[in-house]
Amino acid sequence: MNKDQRKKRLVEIGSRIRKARKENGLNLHELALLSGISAPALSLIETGRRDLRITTLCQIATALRVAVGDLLEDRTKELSTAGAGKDEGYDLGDYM
Amino acid sequence: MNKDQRKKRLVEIGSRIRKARKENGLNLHELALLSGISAPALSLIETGRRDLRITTLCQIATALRVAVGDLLEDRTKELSTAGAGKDEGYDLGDYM
DNA sequence: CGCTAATTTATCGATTTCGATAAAAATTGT
DNA sequence: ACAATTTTTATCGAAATCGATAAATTAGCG
Repeated sequence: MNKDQRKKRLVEIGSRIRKARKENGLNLHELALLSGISAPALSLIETGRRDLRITTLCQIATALRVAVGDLLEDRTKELSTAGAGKDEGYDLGDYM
Repeated sequence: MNKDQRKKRLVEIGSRIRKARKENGLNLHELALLSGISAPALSLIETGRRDLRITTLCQIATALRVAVGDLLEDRTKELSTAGAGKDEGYDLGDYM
């Protein structure tokens, strides 16, 4: 989980939020009222330039009437992907 | 999405993290090394007293090899619950 | 009970989120 | 082209996250 991957995640989450908002026919101002998150903050979030807190994400999800998980990751496929190689054990090597 | 509900969510998320950590036989120090989140911060998170950022949650999920969504909500049941009453329209009444 | 590991709590400082507000830029419709 | 709406950007201040560190508390075990 490096910096680039995190940024990418934020961008993805942001576009999912924007998509859901559009589908509900809301503008930023309206979503701001419904969620309690200001429009400028929402703008930063939707464009993936803010690392929002999870309760903020929950507020947005609630306002948009979607599950939080739906904003976090693509759920068109499977249920619980988990990571690859669940059975390989941890390597704390360099730290011990 | 009021304050109490948010707090409750943080507690739930925290216990899911702790559960996953225990299942992997890791202590806070080890998870700290793997995730890059300090042990004191992890302690606050697991006890639901810190409103962590989503990238932090992602780091933890990656380190624990679980999907982020698995830490956010109960996924033993269905795929994408969304909210109840997806068809009722929004009431911006008092704001307009 | 003692000993050790694990967790919690407390400070501190740097960085970041977030609301509020206003202004600028982009989008949309007429 | 013009006006209105929507989105973006910037600035400010308050509050919160987070790492680092150290101390205190708790757990577990012989």
